[in-house]
Amino acid sequence: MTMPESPLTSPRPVADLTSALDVLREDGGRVSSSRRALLTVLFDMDAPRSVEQIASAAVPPLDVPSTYRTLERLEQVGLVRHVHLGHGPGLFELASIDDREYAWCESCNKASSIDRAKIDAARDLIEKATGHRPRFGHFPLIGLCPECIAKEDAEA
Amino acid sequence: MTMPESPLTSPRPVADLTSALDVLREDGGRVSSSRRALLTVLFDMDAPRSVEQIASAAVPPLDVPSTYRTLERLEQVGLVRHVHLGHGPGLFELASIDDREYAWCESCNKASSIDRAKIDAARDLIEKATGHRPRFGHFPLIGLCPECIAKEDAEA
DNA sequence: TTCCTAACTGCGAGGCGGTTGCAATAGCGT
DNA sequence: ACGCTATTGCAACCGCCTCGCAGTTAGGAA
Repeated sequence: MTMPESPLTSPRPVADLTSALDVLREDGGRVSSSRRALLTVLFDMDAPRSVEQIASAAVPPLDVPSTYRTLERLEQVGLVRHVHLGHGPGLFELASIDDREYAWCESCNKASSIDRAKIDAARDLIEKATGHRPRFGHFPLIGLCPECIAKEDAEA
Repeated sequence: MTMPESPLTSPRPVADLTSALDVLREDGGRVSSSRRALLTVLFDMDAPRSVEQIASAAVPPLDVPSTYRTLERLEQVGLVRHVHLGHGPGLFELASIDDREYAWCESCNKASSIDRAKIDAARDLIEKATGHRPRFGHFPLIGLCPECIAKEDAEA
């Protein structure tokens, strides 16, 4: 995966396991029991998880290196994406129709996903202001969350 | 250093090696030949560099773990800061009066430092739109640079 | 259905970036 | 010049991946 690379793949959201496997096959991939197990875990998650977590949640548990490879494949196909929240391992999740973008607070070290309407508005404004078009899906927006801004302003 | 931690230390820019050493001493630190060598390297750099690079540029070359420790100390004092550009190792540089903030292009994988007025404008926009106050000194603004936006729009 | 072959898997080792423990060295206040 | 303790280098270690390889298996061809 060369984990750090950015997922400039276009998302290929699917509704269920079966259609995910179809997408895989379309792409020339094979549907193994490991891949079925991996995707089952992904469909059961409610938040991005580390490869460690995903591999061990599968039944039977999957090999970690293989899981990296498979997730890379799924990411290339657009079924999966990953985020870097905070400092630990990269976190994977299914690509959804409305891919989340994240913000990370440097003070309280917590992630929050950002409201799409808000982030889209900000993105346009930023592009006008700087010429740069930000994307916070893979690497989050880093700074202070509203609570910590309040805290900091109170101290000052 | 627990590298990933954010440098919430306030910058303490200095003009030359001598005053840097003074700051260190003020803080109760000792001025060793290693530290002198390390700071000399830092003053000679024109862009942020990895610990590897810095340690081996010193004369005589410095031990890498020690260099991490010393840079951590210097960062706490405010003489030094570090940035994460792209995916490699963290990059260190002297804290300057007008600390740079960076933008990173996910497509061409290049960093550019952003004009302060522009980045300040972007920061305000983001805070107004999302309630989150970003800081791009430690982790950059990530997305597409103007050239890659043009390229992408052309393809579409 | 069986066969063949390339795709996939698990396992082990390896790499990079960074951290920790410890004994030896060396600032610097006295 | 002395002694206390910060700082250093070395070596081992850790987390997060990545690679190589030999054994297995999906799934098209015969």
